[in-house]
Amino acid sequence: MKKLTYTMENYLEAIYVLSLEEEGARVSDIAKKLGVTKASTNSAMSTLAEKGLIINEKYKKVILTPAGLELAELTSKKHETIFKLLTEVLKVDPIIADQDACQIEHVISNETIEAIRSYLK
Amino acid sequence: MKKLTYTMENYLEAIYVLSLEEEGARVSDIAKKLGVTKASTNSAMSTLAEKGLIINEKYKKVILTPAGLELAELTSKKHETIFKLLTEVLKVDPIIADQDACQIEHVISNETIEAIRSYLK
DNA sequence: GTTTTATGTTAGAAATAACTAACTTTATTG
DNA sequence: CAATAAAGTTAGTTATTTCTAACATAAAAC
Repeated sequence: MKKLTYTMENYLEAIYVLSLEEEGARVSDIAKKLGVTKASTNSAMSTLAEKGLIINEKYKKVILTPAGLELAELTSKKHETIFKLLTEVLKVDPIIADQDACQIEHVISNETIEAIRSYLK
Repeated sequence: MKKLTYTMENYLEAIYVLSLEEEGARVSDIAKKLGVTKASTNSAMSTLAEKGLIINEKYKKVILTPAGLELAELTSKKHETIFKLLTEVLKVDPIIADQDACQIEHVISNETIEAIRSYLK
């Protein structure tokens, strides 16, 4: 599977986080979380559905497929790894660290993520 | 001045690095450094020139303006800081570290950059 | 149960950034 | 200095991502 764009990874992660509280995620909530319009979100949902990462039935909640869940979890774990490095090693303020992790997780290589994990052990 | 896009920040940084060796940077070298075509680079040069960050005379080398130099130096220093953390502390392969630094430098907060600098001392 | 509000969808437009291909100018070299 | 190679430019296309505005459907409130 071709690598997701930064944008699509963000949408997927938003769906994942929103789905932790209840089954599926609403277009409005995803849009609000990411600070974009519902129209943009809808367009993104089509893209993610085409890639088989979500199930997107009209007027229904967006649901992650197993493949989508797996990818979203990977991103989420990256986030945690980066967050730990920033807070525990570099002593960055947790609020700032969380914001930074949210950006860095989309651009960092697997090699570097693995290096951080080794270092943290 | 409106914040530069990641892409433009990258072009500016490439010009800066190439200008360290000789006066100005060539379109071909910028293109090669960033892995894009000369056409794409040319288009980007127009954008940077419009913003007053470079001087871009036809068929001549690209030169940073004082404003462009200042911005590029800021980005470059961030890059160096991140690169050091990745290679010296986390033992990431230098080639990977450089690629990652090139992405992270555009999204990382000043707070975290300062935290890394403190840590490296 | 109709009306109102919230939510979801679609179409069309704009901005960004990349590409290929054709062409022009400058530099190199024989 | 003419021929060739390298570098730079331009035009046109494609993909991504966003937006606004208009419209459709679902949920809520009265």
